[in-house]
Amino acid sequence: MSIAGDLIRGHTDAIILARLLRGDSYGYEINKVISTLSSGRFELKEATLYTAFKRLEETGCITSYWGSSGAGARRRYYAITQTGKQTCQKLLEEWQETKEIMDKLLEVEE
Amino acid sequence: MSIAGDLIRGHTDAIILARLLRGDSYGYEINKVISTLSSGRFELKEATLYTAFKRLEETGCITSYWGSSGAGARRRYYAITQTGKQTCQKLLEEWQETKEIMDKLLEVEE
DNA sequence: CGAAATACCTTGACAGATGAGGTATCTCGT
DNA sequence: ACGAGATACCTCATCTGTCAAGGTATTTCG
Repeated sequence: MSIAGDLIRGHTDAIILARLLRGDSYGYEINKVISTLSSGRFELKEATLYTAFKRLEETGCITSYWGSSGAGARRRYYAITQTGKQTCQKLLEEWQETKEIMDKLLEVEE
Repeated sequence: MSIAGDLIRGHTDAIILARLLRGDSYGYEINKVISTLSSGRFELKEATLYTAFKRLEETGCITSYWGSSGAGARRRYYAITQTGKQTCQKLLEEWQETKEIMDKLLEVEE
């Protein structure tokens, strides 16, 4: 079974920010980590990922810079900002609340 | 804090089906129950709700019939079908899996 | 009588996810 | 040296679910 993107829609920003809390990273790597952590059951599509980066940068949650210039294939690294940390905190709380509510709404028995 | 609909996007069908598992119901009532169970923190908008009913009926997950003819305001009742029960089961499992994966992806510490 | 609650429905707009396509570099086996 | 596959980035058009806004009709209660 695989998890459709719509099931996680609205939480992509949270995932990315939570990842960046652990340190700067770049698109390809984040995608790999997500795929690995979910045992391949969930995979952010590239288009989705880069859309999210753009959105997060526009809202001041992350900043970016080119790294590995000259060495390997060029990489654009992303770093979380102070605003991003606050947003991330808020999104994590929202996820906890979403879980609670959903569990209550999906209860089948009395 | 209130939960935006997009955070639950993709799970509306699961919520509705899980509700109908407990017995036939109609739009207005389902909406009320959802609002009550979530302590007002989440509310399906009417347009969203009726869109979902239409979708679920088209895919054979639910059937509908007019009730209370003559008495109060007319009500369209919905009943879950065998197909709907199977779909509901699948969606509940998907929700459990989504939770697991999300929790793993959102982990902030080692 | 009039307001509020009950109860249904449709339309157009919007935002996020995605398929499909494109570019460029690096690594490794032959 | 060559080709394949992995690494790494990006954009655009399309699809789908949510929702704001609007509409209709009935019942209840002060």
